[in-house]
Amino acid sequence: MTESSLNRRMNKRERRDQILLELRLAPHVRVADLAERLGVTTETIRRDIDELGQAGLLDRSFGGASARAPGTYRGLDERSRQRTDERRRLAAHAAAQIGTGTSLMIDAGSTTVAFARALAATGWCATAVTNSIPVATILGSVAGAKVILAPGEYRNSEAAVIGTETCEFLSRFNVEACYLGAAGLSQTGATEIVDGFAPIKRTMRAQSQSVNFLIDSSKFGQTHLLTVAAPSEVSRLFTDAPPHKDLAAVLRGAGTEIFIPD
Amino acid sequence: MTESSLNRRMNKRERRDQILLELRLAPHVRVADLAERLGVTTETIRRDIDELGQAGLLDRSFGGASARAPGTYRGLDERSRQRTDERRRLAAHAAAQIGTGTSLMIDAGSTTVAFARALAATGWCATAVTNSIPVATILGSVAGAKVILAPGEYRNSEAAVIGTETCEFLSRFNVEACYLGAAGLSQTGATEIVDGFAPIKRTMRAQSQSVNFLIDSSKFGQTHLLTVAAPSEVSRLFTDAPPHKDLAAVLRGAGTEIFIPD
DNA sequence: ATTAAAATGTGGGACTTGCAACATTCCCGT
DNA sequence: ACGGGAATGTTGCAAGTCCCACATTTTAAT
Repeated sequence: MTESSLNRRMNKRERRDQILLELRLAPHVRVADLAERLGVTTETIRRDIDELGQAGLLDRSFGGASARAPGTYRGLDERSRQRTDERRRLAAHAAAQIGTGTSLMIDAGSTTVAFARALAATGWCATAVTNSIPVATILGSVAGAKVILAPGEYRNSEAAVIGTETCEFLSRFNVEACYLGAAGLSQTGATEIVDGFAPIKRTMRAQSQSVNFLIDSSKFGQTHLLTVAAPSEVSRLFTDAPPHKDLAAVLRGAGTEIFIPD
Repeated sequence: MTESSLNRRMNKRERRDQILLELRLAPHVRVADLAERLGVTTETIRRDIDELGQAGLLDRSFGGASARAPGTYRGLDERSRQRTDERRRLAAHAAAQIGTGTSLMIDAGSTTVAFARALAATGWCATAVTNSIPVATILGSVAGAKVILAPGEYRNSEAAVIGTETCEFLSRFNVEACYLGAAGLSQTGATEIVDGFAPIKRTMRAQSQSVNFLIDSSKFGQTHLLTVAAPSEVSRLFTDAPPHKDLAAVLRGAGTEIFIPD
């Protein structure tokens, strides 16, 4: 404590590095504390965390700053962030239809995290296999539930593991249903933008009797680089608004059931 | 927004579960946000996080609450909690001696989490294999580091995965050093109390050229049910105070190096 | 050395939060 | 239905924080 105040003044760069370092050790720091410890005014600290926040390296909050949640994409634009309500509704709708005892695979992504939360709230208990850290921790807190986490290389930006190890491990399990997210849904089918996720989603799909996608309507019509599942490979789609008629026709032709919360 | 306010009011239990759930996803939540989202007054939320904080399930902070630092999950008793300084010092000492490029295995536990934090601060970058979620997330945030997470059944109380899958996976890797914690260190060697962790520690030990234990001095003289490593199997011991002469003699005879920070 | 730009400090008014005392509502057993 | 206790809401005030405009200091280039 005294140590820092005795040291020569830090420059802007050092100070901001220090702030980020503190945030790695504690999930939340206060402006007043930092100001005292670094020997500068609260205004300076405020300006620092302002810019760090704009750079996406932390989250501002009244009186301080908190570490970015693992799993929040670096550039989560405003539109995506405002879709949380839709996601929560469709996730709850999907979770409500799952019987206790159903074994599941769940992949990584903000929609599937919402799904895991909804599932935890229903009192579901059975076995789930996932490659997502948040999904594992959420379902792991449910009494009676068994959560199996896949191995792989840890990706901080997505809070999940990926890689060939992951796929190989997943293919040893056979489950009744999988619940997957996707970056886009078009007549091509479900597509993904993040390299590394697509093989995992494909593997999960292959190991499941029922293939369920959780995709909010803002993703309709988008086609990304990597195909995860053709329309005929999607058993059920949970979303928040009906797809446009072209897409709806394709899905109907492929035998996909569509679920939309009231 | 509308969704929550339209829902029937949650009771106290549900609300607090919800708060804890939110804290799993974001490291920090604000009182005002929670109040609006859960449809109650800020005072109620304040009372909730007050009690949850006293129960040790979260940390209060001005304007909100933050998740407990990772690794402090289970009911950490008072004595252990007050050992954090010692642990941090011995962990930092151990981390300082690791060269960049050294491949590691790290097991789960509060001491090894402290070690991971210290390691992250040194700018180490290489490959680490672990079964601990907090260790993976901490090291995963270091640029250039590669973290491989082992599979297994997720244990919420320890924030780690365990099981035969875990051991089997670990035995496919060969690393230069492993860093392990233990519940006790006596003339019998390092022993563990939590069933399920011992096999993992043994496997990590078997796959490593150098076997390093991080054990604070309060564990000296304790022998628990499961043996992890005999004294001769411990290459190096990092601790915060010299062991008693009987234990010291055994370790010296076994060729164990002992490191104590100044 | 001079000067301009960037960084930081200062002060005041508006806003947010914390806290405590008190009022109200909800819940549960009789 | 009734009563009592727990849970929650309301209010007012003290304290902390934010933000803005402006003053001062530091930094770097000429």
